[in-house]
Amino acid sequence: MAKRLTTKEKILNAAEALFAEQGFEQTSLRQITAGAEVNLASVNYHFGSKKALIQAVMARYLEIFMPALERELMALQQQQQITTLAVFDCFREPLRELSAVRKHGPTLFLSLLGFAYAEIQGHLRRYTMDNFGEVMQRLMAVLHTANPQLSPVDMFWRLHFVLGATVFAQVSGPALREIAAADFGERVRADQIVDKLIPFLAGGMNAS
Amino acid sequence: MAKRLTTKEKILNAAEALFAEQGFEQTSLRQITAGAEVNLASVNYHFGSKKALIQAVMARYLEIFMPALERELMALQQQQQITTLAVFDCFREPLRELSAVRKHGPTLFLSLLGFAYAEIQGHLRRYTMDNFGEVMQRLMAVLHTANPQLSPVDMFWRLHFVLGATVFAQVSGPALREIAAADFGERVRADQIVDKLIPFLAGGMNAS
DNA sequence: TTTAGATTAAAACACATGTTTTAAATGGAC
DNA sequence: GTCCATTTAAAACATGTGTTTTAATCTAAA
Repeated sequence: MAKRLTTKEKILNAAEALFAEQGFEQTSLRQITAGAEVNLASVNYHFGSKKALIQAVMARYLEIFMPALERELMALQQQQQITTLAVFDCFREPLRELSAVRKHGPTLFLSLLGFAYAEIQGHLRRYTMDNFGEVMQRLMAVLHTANPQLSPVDMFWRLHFVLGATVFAQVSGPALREIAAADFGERVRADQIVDKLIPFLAGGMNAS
Repeated sequence: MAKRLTTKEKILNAAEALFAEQGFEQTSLRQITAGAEVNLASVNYHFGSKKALIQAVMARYLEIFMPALERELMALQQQQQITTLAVFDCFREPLRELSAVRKHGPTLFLSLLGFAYAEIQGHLRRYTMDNFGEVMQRLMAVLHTANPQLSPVDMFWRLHFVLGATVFAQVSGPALREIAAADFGERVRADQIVDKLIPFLAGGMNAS
């Protein structure tokens, strides 16, 4: 099968790979068009601007991930007992489903999300909040159920610490995996970082 | 008193303020020299390059912070019982001492460190490891004493999660403080973020 | 086949960056 | 006061960026 890719798709694929590796600002349109083997101007023709391209790259994943996450959270809300760990586990399946859009979708998506928050703080945060505010609210609500002893403002802070650890783990992921392999002889697959991360996050969230 | 500042100092002061606010790459030499009320070329005259200026800005703090941290860690190693929380508390006093070099030294330093890791990953990590490798090793050793049940490689990962949460908290600090004030009516001073952070980090480190 | 619109190609544009160069000014040492 | 090295000033330089323009090409309907 393997139907020939359109220019637009070629750009999206090349862009997301470079973005996930180097970040958004560090990646130039010339790198992208070279990787995609298309003309430089076609980016602005098809997407209008670099910023719009970035959003298009993110949208491909967010449109799948966010509804899936909401689904998981709603299912969890039906449960009697809700633990912090269970809340974070809600992220596993939605991440897994991103494999459908692309081979290494889960890893790519997390890296992109990491750079998005690290670099253009306002830009994407607003985009995310605007389009998926309900999911975020539901996440906060579920976390509050799991941790009723935590004041809303304290949970707000901890949730962002969680975000920070996640983001950083993904962005630095490749380098850290290399060091871990060299110094400890442990080869960790990219998607296994999440397994190490989630207990840590839950522990931090539960801290007194 | 207030002796007149030399050009070199004016550049350093203006640079660190802008770096801490916007990051390194986002800050241009023209912004810096304008803020310092100094000629553009003087940066390259006094420091050689932008990269060297960045290192000079960091060095002013690292040269104070790292020995102080080592001192605290050594003192802790004398203790009988070593908890994870106690390890992280070792960072408090060295941070506080940075007030000597500059008014808001602690906050500035943490922001700078955050951007340093977020942006030019290799560059500063190598610089830090080269010059202060022993302190890092001691930190790892102390943390292992506090958490003997954790394998070295798992601790390696968690330590970097810790770093990520810290870095992110500092870089996004201003924005988050604003949101917290608007949504929860809680005004948090910049230096108080550390108070919220440390329990979270210890909790994550201790997680089973 | 022809033709009109969509797409691609190539070049140029406008701008911002770090750096270098060249000249002027400054400030102690003699 | 003179002179020389240090420092500052102003301009130019080289390069990389996102974007726009203009022309060529392709594609699909008439």
